[in-house]
Order: sequence, then structure tokens, then C-alpha cells
Amino acid sequence: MSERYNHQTTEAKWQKIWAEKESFKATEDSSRPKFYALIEFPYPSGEGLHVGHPRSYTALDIVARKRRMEGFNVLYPIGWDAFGLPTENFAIKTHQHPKSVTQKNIANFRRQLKSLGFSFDWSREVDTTAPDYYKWTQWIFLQLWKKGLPYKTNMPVNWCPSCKVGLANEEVVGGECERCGGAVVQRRRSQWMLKITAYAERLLSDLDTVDYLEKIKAQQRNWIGKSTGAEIDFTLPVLGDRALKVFTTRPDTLFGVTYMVLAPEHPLVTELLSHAKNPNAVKAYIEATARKSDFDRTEGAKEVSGVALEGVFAVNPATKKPVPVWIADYVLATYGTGAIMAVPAHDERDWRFAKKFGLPMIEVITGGDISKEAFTDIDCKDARMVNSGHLNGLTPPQAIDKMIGTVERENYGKASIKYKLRDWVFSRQRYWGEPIPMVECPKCGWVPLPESELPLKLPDVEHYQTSETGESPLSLMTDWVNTQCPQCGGSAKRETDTMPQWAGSSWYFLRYCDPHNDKELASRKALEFWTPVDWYNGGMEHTVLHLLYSRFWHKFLYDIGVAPTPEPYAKRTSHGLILGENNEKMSKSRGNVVNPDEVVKTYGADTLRLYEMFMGPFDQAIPWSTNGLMGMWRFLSRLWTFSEKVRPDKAEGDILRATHRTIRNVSERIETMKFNTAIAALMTLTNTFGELKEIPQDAWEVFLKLLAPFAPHIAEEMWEALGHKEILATAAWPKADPALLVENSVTIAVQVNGKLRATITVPRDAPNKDVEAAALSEEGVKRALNDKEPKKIIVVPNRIVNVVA
RNA sequence: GCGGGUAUGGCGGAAUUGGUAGACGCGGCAGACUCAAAAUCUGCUUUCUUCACGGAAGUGGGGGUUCAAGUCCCUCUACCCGCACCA
Repeated sequence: MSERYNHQTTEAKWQKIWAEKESFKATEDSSRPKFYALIEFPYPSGEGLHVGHPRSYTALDIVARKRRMEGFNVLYPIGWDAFGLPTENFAIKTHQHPKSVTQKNIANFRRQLKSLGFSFDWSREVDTTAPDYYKWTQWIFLQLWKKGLPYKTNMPVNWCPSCKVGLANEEVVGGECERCGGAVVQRRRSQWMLKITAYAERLLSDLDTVDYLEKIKAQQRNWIGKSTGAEIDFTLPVLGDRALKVFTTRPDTLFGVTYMVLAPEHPLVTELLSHAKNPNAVKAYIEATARKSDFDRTEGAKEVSGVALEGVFAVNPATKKPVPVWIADYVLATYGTGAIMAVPAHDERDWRFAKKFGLPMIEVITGGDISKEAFTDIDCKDARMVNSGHLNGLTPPQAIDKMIGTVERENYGKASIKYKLRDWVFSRQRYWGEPIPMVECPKCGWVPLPESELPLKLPDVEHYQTSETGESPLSLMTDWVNTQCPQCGGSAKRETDTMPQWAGSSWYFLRYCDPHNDKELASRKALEFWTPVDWYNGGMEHTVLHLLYSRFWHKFLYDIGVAPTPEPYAKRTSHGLILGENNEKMSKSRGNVVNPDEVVKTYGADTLRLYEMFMGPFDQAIPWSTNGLMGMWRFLSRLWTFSEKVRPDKAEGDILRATHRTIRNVSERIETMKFNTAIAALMTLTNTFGELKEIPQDAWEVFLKLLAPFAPHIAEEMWEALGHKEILATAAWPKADPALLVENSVTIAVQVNGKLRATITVPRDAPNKDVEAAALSEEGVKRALNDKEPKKIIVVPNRIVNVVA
């Protein structure tokens, strides 16, 4: 063994050995329990790997390596989520084909990941842009079509003028494009939609069956946004008593309704307009709101606006009295029924609106002061119904139940549930995505491609730029677009929009189970063997959309008998961001980006892996520290010198106990993702070894096994130096002996009136009397007692003595 | 506004879940080695006070429960993340 540790040769050596031995290849071997560890497959950008990627990959690599040593049959796969905008934009800018850009980027990512020594099964690599992969993405779309889940509709879409692409609501952040940060405008366009709302209830309730971090579940619930209440019909005399349907979560306040509000886009508005005395003012208002972006509408929330439909009234079904009808943009066309009953006394927005326009208020719940603010505390002790006919005297929750009964009995409404979740905008006017396998025939309408024609390959095109009108680049490929209707054989046109990037990532974890299958998405046998994913780790930025979309697709695949389980991921955790050294988000423009290649070259993959796990709690954002990184390098260099001190002895006494304590600590802390303290435990044992002249080999071997998941290369090298022929990666994980976890004697604290005055060392489980006597004979205790008699002595065995004086 | 979270030395952070606050690492200081520097090694390193022994204070602020509180309860403050005119 050379004196100084050479990480470059050692790391290359072991990476080669693992590859040659196929040490991490997963097989469907049912003699051992399976474990499926999953990380979010990367988007292979031109910038190369970010130091944030290895944080997640190392964490599950540690878990995967530990599981293998524990005897599990482990699947830890990797692939590329390679369709998408940045590549396409880069290709346009540099006059290359997106395909070749993608291939280059993948090659670079593959090299970088391999240099970090992750125990991926490289034989199962998938690439969402490969035709034999997206064939199955398209196949899933055809299955969705059979069940009526995709539909095409003309709808306002968020349009990013700079990316020239329609965006899902989820991709618009604060009125700006999530990708480029430019302002988003509204356009009307025909778009493919997926009916994810049909799965809203199951996506919500099945969260109870999975082990996700609580905050992830909370975000999913929040996004789905379930509200229970009632739909109530108000009749509109001007339209011959046709109903204006509203949704409310507060049917108890029905007697407090003083006006109605329709969203400007509500379908009844046009008809009602002709009955209003002020049609021009109303039209002007509607046009003004149409010009506003969603962002302006919500950002201007403090300034309420609206217009009355003068002369138009709706009849409150509870009181039979007419109330005026208004139009205001604080009511959203896209939620509920697009219309509300306004109860200004008990709703903050209605209260603000009524104040501004001088509309009346009726208090129907006591307990607040509605002249100052809306009273909305439904669970307030003093809250009782008033001015509400048969509801008077009830608490609001009682009144809600009773009113729903009344509404249903008297037949002007029904109990109802609404969700915030909206259908998924599934088409993009871009080139670099999966073609949607649909054909539009003038006679037959939208017709799916037969499955035998899949994959529908992306044609090569000269220009990738979206046209100014917003059509996909594929629309310019007339040869490709013009085709025959699969149903009637007549001339027809292909869909030229492509799928969003979310499509390929919604099922990739299934493909890993059987990545080379050309008959099926994956064989039922392989899916039954590997799924569900046992542990999925990824970033918080994907805990809403990617998780929701992939759960949706998975549930659908379960329904049609493809996936064996209703939920794809048994457990989901998240890692925190790695910030720049200046505590800001890493970015080129801030000049604080750390390049993993350089770290690996200078300090080695093991140092990087250890450092990223040690830098702080795994789920928290944490700034990079080059000094901290060097500390890890010192730790490994120091370890290296210990090899010379190893003697073929058996550990005894304190060293044996320290070793077993470390086994327990490291084992537990890997499972709870407390990697920072797991490494601290390894360092503590290292410090113990440092004090020894000779290190017993059995203790040293245990240490190397514990180190192996974290710093696999150096651990293998030192393991081999001991004369082992089999690699460490497949050695057995050590078990802590409970008998060795307890000390023979314990040092316990002695307090006087709760303050530490001395420590005493006594035999484990010594009788309380002996412990008391030892405590009282301590100088520090005597001094603090100052000749006073103790009133009471509390002894917590093996922990603490507190003398109360 | 709603939901989730955080607050501990100069810094990143530990604390067996109510029992010796500051593990581990970084940084700093002193010493050894060296012509010198780097690297390495050895010690010290919460603050105040004391020549010293020792003592006092201390986990964002205030209050409470307890023999005992970073940990439990009440209350206030600050910051971070997500969602947000969602009826």
C-alpha cells in the first residue's frame, strides 16, 4: 500500500472492477427480498451535473449499498429525462439537431455519474427520447384515449412569448414563465387535456396508504384542494326562472345572501346582458378584465372591482326574496360553478366588495362585529345562527348539516364536493417531445393511431422554431402531417403538438423493471417482482406536479391491469438544495457554481460523497463550504494511514463496545436519513482508533463495512489490503450485539436543585442507596448543600441524581 | 390569508425524545516538526468573572408545568418554503 492515498487511481480501479463484475446488476431472483430504490432521473442539460444531483443520488446509493450488504436483491436504476425545452432552445441557437445535443449531454452526464461510483444498474438505462421508450409513452396515451380521458378543447392557455410555448398552470409562477421568467399572456387555442380530475378523490384519499414526508402529503392535498359543501340553485326571473347554480361551503349562511356574483366569463353573462339596463358598462368591464392576465387579476386583489347587472335579480330559495346580480373578477370561472352567493357579513372578500359598493349586509351568525370585519370563525364558542328562520339558535356546523338537508328536501340544490385540481393541459407546440399519436379526419374526427404503428417517430425537421402563430414546428412538415385516416382511409392530418416533458417521467420507474421489452411496456412478471418503488427520493420542486402526474398515470395503469399496485411509491423523501458558498442559490450569473468534475479530480468521489452527506441535515437547504470539503479529505487521508496499525487481533473491552455502538448508530441513522450524524459516529470511532497503537483487525473490518456505503472506493481498497478476495460491496452488514451496547460502569450527573455539581462513576444498575451515598460524598455537592439537610433525593438509575435541598 | 417548517457557540450543526447543552466537522489560538512555508501532529476554543480553586449566565423574547425544560404547555417575534380572490 502506498503511503499517500491516491484517489484517482483507486477510484478508477474500483469503478472498473464493479463494472466488470456487474456487481450492481439487478436480477429477478426471488430467493432474496427485493428492494427498489429510485432517484429522479436527471434532465441531461448542457451545463452538466450540478452538485445538487449527487446529494440525492448518494443518499439512496448509501441505502442501496446497505441493503445489498443486508442480503436484499436491490434495483437502483438510472436514466434520462431528455425531452424538453432547454435542449430544443439550445439546439436552435447553435444550429444543431436536438437529438445530437441530447446524445452529447447524456454522454457527459453518464461519464460524470460513473465517476462518482454510484451503484446503479447501468444495464437498465432508459432514455425518454428513444423511440423504443416513447413508443410506450404513446401507447399509454392510446389506452387513456380508449377510456375517454384525453379530450381536445379550445381554451385560454398561458402563452410564453419568449419560449413560444403554451404552459400548464403549474408552469406559471407568479405570472411568469417558470423556465425563462418572462411575462405570460393569455391566448385561446385548441389543446389536448387529460382528465386528471376524474382521479382527484383517489389521488387524495390514497395518500393515507403511503409513507411520504408529511409536508409532501400536505402539498399534494393542498393542490388537490377538496372542499365539501352544497350546490344551490337561485332562480333568475328574467330568464324565465332558469337556475343560477352556485357552490358554497357555507350553506348555513344562505339567509345572509345579499347579492350574487358571476365571473366575467360565466356562460349566462351574455344572455343576462340583454336584460340589464347598463349593457355598455357591463361590456366595458368584461373587456377590461379579459385584457388582464391571471397575474394582474390576482395581484390586484386588494383593489376590488365589479359591475352590477342593473335590473337583474336572482331569487334566494330560502327567503324567496330577490337579490341583485353583479359581475366581478374576484369570482373565478374555473372554480366551482363560476358564480357565488355573496354573504358579506361572513366572508372577507364579499365584505370588502359590499363595503366598496355600498351593498347591504345581514348578520346571520352572532359572535362578531360585522361593522368592523366579516365574522368567519365557524367554530367560535359563541357563534349561533340568527335571522335564519329554522336555523336560528344552532351552531354554524349544525346549521350546515341541517341546511343541506333542507336544500335537498325542497329540491333546490344538493350536497356537493369541489376540487381545485384542474385537468392537465397535455399538448405543447414544440418539436422536442413525444408526438401525440392522433389523426384528425374531416369525416371521423379525432382517430387514434393503431398500436401497430407505434412508435410514431419524430420526423427530422430543418427548423425547430415555433411559428409566430403558435403552431408546432411539426405543422410545417406537410409530408408528415398529411396522412390517411386509420378509420376511413380518407386524407387526414396528424396532430402536430407534442406531449409535455411530464409524460415520459410519469412512468419511467415501470420501464426500469423491464427496460428492453419490445412487446410490452414491461412484463407483468417483472412489475410484480419489483413494484412498488420501496423508496423514492427527489427534490421538493417535484413533490407537487411530477408526483401527482405519475400517481395519476400509475392509477390508470393499475385500473387497466398493467400496474400491479394502486400507488407507485411506497415511500417518498426529499432532499434540500445545495446553495452557493455565499448562501445564495447556485447559478452561473451569480458565479457561485461548484463543478463536481473539479471536486472529483482534486479530492475524489469519496470526499464529495461524504461531504455532501455530512454538510447538514439531509432535508434542509445548506450552503457549500470548500473548507468543509477539505475536512472530509483530511478524514479519509488520516484513515488511510491507519491501515499500517491493523493487527490480526480481536477487539475487547472499550474498543469492542465502541465498535458495536457505532454499528448501531450508523445502521439507525442511515434508515432515518441522518447521514450527517452517521458520519459523525464513524469519525468518533476513527478518533478512538487514532489513540491506539494497534487496531484489532475485526474492529477495523467492521468499520470498513460501515464506511463502505458512504466512501465505497477507499473502503474497498483498504478491505482488499487485508487480503480479502471478495469485494466489500457484497460483504455482510454487521450486526450490533445488544449486550455490548451497555457499559459496565456509568458516569452520571449529580445535581443540587437542578444544577450540575459533580459527576460520579458507579457500576451499572448500582442500588439507589449506593448511588445516593456516592453523590452526597462529593465535594461539589457538599459545598452546594452548605450543611443543609437534603429534603429529597431523586435517583434516575444510570442517568442522574438530583438532590433537592 | 391558508398549509408546512426553522430559530442552539465565530460558522455548519449534535443532544439517546423530559435527565451532564454544544457530539462531529469547519474556523481560530498556542505548541511540535521545518532554514522557511505548506502539509501533518499535539493541546485549547459558549460567554462573563476569578491569579487560581471556583462561581455565574446561557438554546429567538416573555410566562407556565416539573425535583429537572433546547425538548412539554401558553404567548409574542423574526425568517424560510409551498399555495393563494378556490366561494
